[in-house]
Amino acid sequence: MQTSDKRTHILEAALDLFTELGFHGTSTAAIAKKADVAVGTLFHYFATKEDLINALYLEIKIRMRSRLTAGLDRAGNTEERFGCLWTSSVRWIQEKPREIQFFRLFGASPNISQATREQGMQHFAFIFDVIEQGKKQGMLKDLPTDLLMEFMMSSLSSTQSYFFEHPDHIHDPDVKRRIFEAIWDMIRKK
Amino acid sequence: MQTSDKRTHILEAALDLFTELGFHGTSTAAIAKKADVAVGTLFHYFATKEDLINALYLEIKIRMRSRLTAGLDRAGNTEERFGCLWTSSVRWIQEKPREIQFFRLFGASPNISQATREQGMQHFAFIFDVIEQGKKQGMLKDLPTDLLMEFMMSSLSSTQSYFFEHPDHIHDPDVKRRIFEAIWDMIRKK
Amino acid sequence: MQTSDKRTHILEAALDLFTELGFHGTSTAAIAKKADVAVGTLFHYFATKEDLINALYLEIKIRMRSRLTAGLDRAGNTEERFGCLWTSSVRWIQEKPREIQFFRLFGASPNISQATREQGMQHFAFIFDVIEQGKKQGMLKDLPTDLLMEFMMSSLSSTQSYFFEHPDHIHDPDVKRRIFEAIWDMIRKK
Amino acid sequence: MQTSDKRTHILEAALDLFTELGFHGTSTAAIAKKADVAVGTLFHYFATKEDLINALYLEIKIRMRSRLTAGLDRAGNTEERFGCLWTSSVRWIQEKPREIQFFRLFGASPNISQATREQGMQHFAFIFDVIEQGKKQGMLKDLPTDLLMEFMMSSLSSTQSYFFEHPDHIHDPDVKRRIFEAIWDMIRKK
DNA sequence: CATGAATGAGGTTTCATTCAT
DNA sequence: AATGAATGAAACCTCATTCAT
Repeated sequence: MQTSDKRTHILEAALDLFTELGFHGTSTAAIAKKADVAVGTLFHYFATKEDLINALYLEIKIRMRSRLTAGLDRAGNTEERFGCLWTSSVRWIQEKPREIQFFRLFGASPNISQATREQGMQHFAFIFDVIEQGKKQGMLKDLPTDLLMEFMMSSLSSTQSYFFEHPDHIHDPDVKRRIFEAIWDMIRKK
Repeated sequence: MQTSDKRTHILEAALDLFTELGFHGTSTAAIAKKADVAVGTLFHYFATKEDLINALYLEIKIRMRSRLTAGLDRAGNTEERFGCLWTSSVRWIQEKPREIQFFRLFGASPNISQATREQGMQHFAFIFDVIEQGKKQGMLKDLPTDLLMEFMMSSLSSTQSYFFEHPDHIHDPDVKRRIFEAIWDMIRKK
Repeated sequence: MQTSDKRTHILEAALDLFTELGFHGTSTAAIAKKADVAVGTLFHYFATKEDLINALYLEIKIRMRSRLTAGLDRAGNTEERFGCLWTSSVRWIQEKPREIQFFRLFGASPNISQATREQGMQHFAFIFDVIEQGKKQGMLKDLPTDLLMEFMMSSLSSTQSYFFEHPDHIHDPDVKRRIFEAIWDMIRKK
Repeated sequence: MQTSDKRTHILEAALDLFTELGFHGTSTAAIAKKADVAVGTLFHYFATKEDLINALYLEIKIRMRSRLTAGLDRAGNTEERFGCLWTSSVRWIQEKPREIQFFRLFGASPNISQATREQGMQHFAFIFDVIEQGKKQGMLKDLPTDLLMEFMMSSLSSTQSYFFEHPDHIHDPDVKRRIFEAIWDMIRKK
């Protein structure tokens, strides 16, 4: 096992256990064991258990960002760009359900510091640009940008929750289209 | 202090502390102290800390239900009924922010048992009725009922987040109307 | 249930639970529940849990005494009298195994006070008399009386253990005779 | 203090306290303190308080076995061999009274598991051989082997109890000889 | 006499973190 | 960089006992 592997193994084990058992339900010893690493090693890479979960939070935010931005600049108008974001996030649900569950559990948790939360937010600044542009082009409702942002993010997480509960619907293109249209109806200008 | 008071005091103290510090961040000793009750008394009413949070979850679900259903039958068509629900829940946000925060924190938590979750769901069967009826009357989109439910619930929490950041807007009827319209656009049949 | 019944019910429940789970393994609440009595009632009859087990100890010593002394005065010489004691105690093993187990568990336990132990001893003074008399008549070995007592008591518990493992032998008069002879050989003067 | 020392210190402290105060009368904190070790260390070596007492039980059984077998093969006939066992066990009383007391207290205790008890029994299989040989040589009564085993073991423990209560007699060779003769009379063929 | 809700000290066990190797 | 034995504070929960009814 290479050196930098260990850090990754620890993060991966932590993701598994935190989503399954919660933050305090998971001991650092359990994480170390699952990562096949000594406890001391865990504390070599992360000074604190809190540090570990905060690092994990950012790590997943970054992974999410690179998924969402992939192919985004090839999309033309705002509807297509928002559709691209939405499609990417649905694909994320299929491929990395644990990462979704992680945000469902720790999105509002006091274990994630305010600083981390703000840092995570910065990785999503690009969505503000999409919205501002949409409003300028007259495609989005004339609502405050941060409210539209809220709407977009929360509709993504509704979609995620729904597919999380109904994994069988995830490959039905008709359902997917109708879900997207509903969300789009919420923010588009009529 | 009357006998049944103690149970209520414990639940209230638990609500405060769980929302502030999380489940494991709150000790049973701290709850008992805040409730002005001996630790043993806490365990007299709730066999387990997990039992306590599950009882609390149900308690708040029930409170929420009675708020949401108040005046609901006086509303006419589906738009009015959903408007009534939305207005009630905005009022809930203002009056009982801790209860909202509780669900944000523990809605997906492994500390709430599946059995409790299902029991809690039953108290909201009436919303399913509202949705089903709306779909029959052709006022709501032809989407799965629980997806519409997700949309409604998550749009509520977006609303909360927004009003939390902009408390000055909470009494502006124009903003409120436009927000409601956007949400309504998401679920109404065009 | 009559008043004095409750005391008896409590003692009986305590006997069951103490022998099964040990002194500290048994809670006063559990005893009260098994006795079908309120906790307060238990403490009405026995000021303390220690008081309860001490009372139980004496109670069983007394029951044991009346079993052992039954028919004892009709026996002639020391061998017959010791035989009578041995037969009675084999019958005791069959009929009240929990009482035997109680002494196996608490005979040396620090939960029984020295005072109680001495009081219990007094109920068995008659065995000392049997032994003293046997020594005077030259039928028993010239060993310290309390050693002979030890031998007699421990040979009883060996007998018990053996019959517990081989319940089919318990009604075989030949086996019983040979066991008694061996024990008698130990203490008789040659 | 060396690493393996700590385990031993804990066992030794546990032996002292359990025999003095009983199982539940002794807290793990007290054991750790007496062993000059942190509580966590105790639980590092023994997962459970029950594990600890079971380990202690086996440890003492093993120590007892090596005492009893010492010099056993140099003894000639069965009387000498049994005498050797008896003498060793009397010496054990003088040297390790706490270990004797431990078995007096916990020999029948529900805190010792059946599995542990059986494992402990295996260390005493060699006594069966002594008995079988004695029966073949016509020196022992024609009683079931396991009954003779019971008799031998319980007479050893009677002896121990007696000397435990009368430590002053332990150096009187005359008393010792007469006690041994009595026990030998019980099992020898006449 | 009888009840059982209420108490809070104290018990066992867990676990994040350290540090000598 | 990596290890894992050692730590001890603190957590959850139990339970003997009291007392107002």
